Amino acid sequence: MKNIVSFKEAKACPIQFVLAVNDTLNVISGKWKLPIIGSLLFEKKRFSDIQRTIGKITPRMLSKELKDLEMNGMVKRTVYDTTPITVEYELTESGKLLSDVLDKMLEWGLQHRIATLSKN
Amino acid sequence: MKNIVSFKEAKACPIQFVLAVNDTLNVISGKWKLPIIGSLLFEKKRFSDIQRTIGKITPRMLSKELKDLEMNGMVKRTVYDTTPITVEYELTESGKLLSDVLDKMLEWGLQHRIATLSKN
DNA sequence: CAGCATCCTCACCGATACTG
DNA sequence: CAGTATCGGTGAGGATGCTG
Repeated sequence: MKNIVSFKEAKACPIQFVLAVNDTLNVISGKWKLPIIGSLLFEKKRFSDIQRTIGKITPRMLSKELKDLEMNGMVKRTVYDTTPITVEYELTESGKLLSDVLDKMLEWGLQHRIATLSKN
Repeated sequence: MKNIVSFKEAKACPIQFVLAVNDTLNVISGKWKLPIIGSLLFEKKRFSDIQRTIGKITPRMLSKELKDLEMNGMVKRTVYDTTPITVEYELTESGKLLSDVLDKMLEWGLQHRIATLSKN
């Protein structure tokens, strides 16, 4: 059940479109959002696992970004009452669906690189 | 001729993917890139036309962002030697192809809004 | 018309140290 | 282990005025 919401069909660019796209953009922009989402795309992970797979992120940043992603409904946080406690992070359904968007961005990024290289 | 570059097929998230997606992200992030691209998606425009359709952007910002987009191969700038001079901006082929990405972002943004609203 | 030059502010992010 | 607290730098972006 596809709706008629697309730039190509609209033949114009209403502000609501820009706003909706901007919502998506805000969810994934910033220095660490993408690496974090990437590290969670295929498996749930604990705080320090994410930190390790990403590499040079500080706990302050990781904490902040995860809180952000959780607030935006991208990530689900689960606390296990072990000693010491462990916390698992996983993408929500919406979060997983982001891979569709990322795929398109990947595709465009590669095509654009080729397109601009051929002009030199 | 589709290539096997997609997160879903890869079943993992290589850094090159993150980098390529990041390239795309850099092209469209910032406060004004989206409004500018939106205003050029369906017709070429002059500097002050863009400024007028966007509304509250300062010439300093518009100038800077357009220069940026031009450097990234998103926008073509043409100077006409009238008096006073007029300058036209239009999207390149790559720039126009961005609508595919924006459509996906629009789609996801709308679905995400619905998904999160239903959880309240 | 299509910008450039200056000055200024604030959010983003890093480094480091500490805690339940 | 999973964070919080504090300090400090830097760059994106705004305001205003001027120019070829």
